[in-house]
Amino acid sequence: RNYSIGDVIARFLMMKGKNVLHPMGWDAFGLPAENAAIERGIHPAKWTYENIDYMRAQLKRMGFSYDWTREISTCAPDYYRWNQWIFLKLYEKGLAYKRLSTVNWCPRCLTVLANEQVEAGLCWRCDAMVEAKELEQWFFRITEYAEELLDYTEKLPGWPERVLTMQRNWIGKSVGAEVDFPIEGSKEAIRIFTTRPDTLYGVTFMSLAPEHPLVERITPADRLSEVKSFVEEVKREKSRVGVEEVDKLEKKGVFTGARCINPLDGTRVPVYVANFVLMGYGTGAVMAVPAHDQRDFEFARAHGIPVKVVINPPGEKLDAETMEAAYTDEGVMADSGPFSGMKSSEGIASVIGHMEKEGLGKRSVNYKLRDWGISRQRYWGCPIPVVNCARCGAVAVPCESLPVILPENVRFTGRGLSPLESAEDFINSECPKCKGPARRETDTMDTFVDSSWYFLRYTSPAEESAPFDKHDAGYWMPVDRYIGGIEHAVLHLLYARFFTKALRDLGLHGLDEPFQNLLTQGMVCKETVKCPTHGFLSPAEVAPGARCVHCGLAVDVGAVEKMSKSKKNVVDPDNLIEKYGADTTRLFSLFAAPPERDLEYTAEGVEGSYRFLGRVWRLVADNAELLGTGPYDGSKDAALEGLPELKALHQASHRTIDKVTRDIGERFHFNTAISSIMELVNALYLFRQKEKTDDGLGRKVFREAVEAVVLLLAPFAPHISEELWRGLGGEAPVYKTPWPEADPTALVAEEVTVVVQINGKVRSTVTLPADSSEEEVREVVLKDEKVAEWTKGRDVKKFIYVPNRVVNLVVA
RNA sequence: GCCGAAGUGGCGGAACUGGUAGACGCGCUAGAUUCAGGUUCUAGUGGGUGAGAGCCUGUGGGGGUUCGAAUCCCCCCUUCGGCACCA
Repeated sequence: RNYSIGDVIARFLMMKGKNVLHPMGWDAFGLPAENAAIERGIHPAKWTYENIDYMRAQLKRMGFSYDWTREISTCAPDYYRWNQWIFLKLYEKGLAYKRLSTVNWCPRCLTVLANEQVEAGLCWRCDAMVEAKELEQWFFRITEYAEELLDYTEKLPGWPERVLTMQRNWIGKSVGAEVDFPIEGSKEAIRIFTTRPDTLYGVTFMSLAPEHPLVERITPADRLSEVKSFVEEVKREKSRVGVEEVDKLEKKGVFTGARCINPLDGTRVPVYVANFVLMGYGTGAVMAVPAHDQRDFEFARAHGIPVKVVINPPGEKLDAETMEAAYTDEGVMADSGPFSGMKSSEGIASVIGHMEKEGLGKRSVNYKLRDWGISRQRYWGCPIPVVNCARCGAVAVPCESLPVILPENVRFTGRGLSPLESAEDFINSECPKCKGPARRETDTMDTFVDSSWYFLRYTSPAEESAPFDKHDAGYWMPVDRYIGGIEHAVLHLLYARFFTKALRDLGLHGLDEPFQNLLTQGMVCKETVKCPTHGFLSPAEVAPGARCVHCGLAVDVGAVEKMSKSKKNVVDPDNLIEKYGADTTRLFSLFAAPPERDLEYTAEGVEGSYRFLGRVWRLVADNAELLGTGPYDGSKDAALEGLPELKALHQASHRTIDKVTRDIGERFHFNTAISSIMELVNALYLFRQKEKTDDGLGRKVFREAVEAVVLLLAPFAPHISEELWRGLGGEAPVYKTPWPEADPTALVAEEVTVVVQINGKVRSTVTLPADSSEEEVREVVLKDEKVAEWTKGRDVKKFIYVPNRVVNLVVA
């Protein structure tokens, strides 16, 4: 479906005379190939290249118009060497760096797990409890571009709103202030971030994340064991349930024994460690204002901490003792020193200004966006071009030495850090700096790196001196139409945007954004069939009478769900192509729903598309003798005057051309484009039956319409169109034939049907010459029998005329 | 909880900027073709009522704006998607 959508656009634009770059390539590194190696003993390279061959053959059978001379594979050294080259350039600019970070570790398999391999906190293969393990890992500094990535979400009108919203949420910008709370009896201070500086006078306690580095340092000796055991308890909970379920945990905390000072008014407040404070956001410390934050409120009530009201709703006064929930809206500041009486919305800026003047704090911006961890302890990926030298540390491989080739002779045991650990020749290396012995980095890159710039490579896939040719990239880019699933709304599309900007700043091209227009197509779904004892069944496992072939029990026809192997509701295009041909397969996937919606596969729907193509075929095959003459040339004479049926067909042809052109080119609503072609075909069948087409003019008008059908259908069903086009005497391949143009004079109707409403209800219609004046319309309408009946004995108070469309009479 | 998208016949879905709701397809019902079934061709098909022309009603629910609302505004309900202790 994805590729059928793209092919319609490509073929349409080719026929419109555009120079179209319609490429195909393989994002071929990644975990599935490695799992196949572990489970089935096939080398990932072999497995991958076999799959590529299979899929390439299938795409060719579907008749997609790819430029195969531009085919690329991300797992080929001549592609991934440029991944490595880009990595080195980012490293030079400080946009790639290394630091300690946690990975998922299975203590039984002794291996690192990808997030997708952790199911509810357990190893997907052995169900052991996954642990956190600290490793040195490489990161890309995407946060450097947070502001620009956010700004440009306002400058992408060709993107769906929901995708932009998801990206904005992901970047998660919030504006506020950073404030230091000095710790009593210590030189240290707790730095907090807050979006509500207007509530600073209401702080009654402080909470730290369990991982906060100050926790152990500020806790007095007599409380240390209690605090430590709390921290351990929280860490255990997090590893058990997985991050996504942390919010369901009860809010818990423990007093450290330390106190800190509110720099604004000098109050002493107790410092707690709390399980709901995240080390990964802000500073890992939160100033707690129970009166105006619900979370803090609940915690304060549970721990007997005072509540201090500093914002009152307009015209009201809250009571700290009796209030039952935090007041989080705007209001009037109270009990806030010089700011009392000020509107809270104005207080935010005022308090920040005051703190900056006094050196107590400053304006600050926070993002939820994290830097992008790209290290994977995996084999089937692009090697990170770095060696680790005992003397010099991590040293970049010089650009001239690229590519660092992924070795083939490794063992796949499913254990240990990475299969690359077993490749001695690969690991043992020399430090480029000191020439001493060094150990090659065994981590490979996240496959999202591979897919973050491939679209640029398509513009010059054979370039050997750079990732891509600057001139070619300038000619083709940005991508006019990018088509993909909604699952890429954040990660892939954000990484690709980041790469585009980073490569721009490296001077490789002059582009701000990679994708001008984005089409997110829906999923293909199909009903599932379930047996009470044998689970999901494929259609072949269902016996007549809706019974399971294995046990004979009645099956349950379940919900319509995304096609997936595990649910056994997948339809292989190969089988459809064999039974119905590629054109039917394509047509069905384009007709049954607009591209962005989910599509339900039904056998009946496929039959419908097949039937339609048969109808088109017979239209030409059964009327060969009528189609022998050339088409009607309507622009030169008025030969159709007085022949309403011929004229109607001529106009229908041009209206269809106009509609289909706009539906494909402007709206990407292929389902309605196809339905318009169907309407024209239906009209031709009726015309053929009712009209004498054996006179010269009739034949010409008939032929004109048939030619339109064949050409308009070409982007959707290229094979049958090609065949029919040849049959009609067309010479060039149909995809090189100019797209038909609607004759504007044929689009203009001479007569229009005007709807007559009385008090807003349709009561009659009148047929009039187009563009009649209001006076002319009024005259005809008032003479209309039905109108006369409805207005008899009543006053026409108002006469509204919308030209060529509707008349509304208000009568009383 | 927050953000986003969407609710239209038996089903998938049309309806461009507010102007004949249900195009097109599936399914169903008739008729023609056929020994018969399938295929193919033709006609009909939102609901109610009526012999009929027609009339009433109808786009998740309630209110509003308007000569006129599937479309715009407010409130509510449902479904889907994303994010989620974000300080």
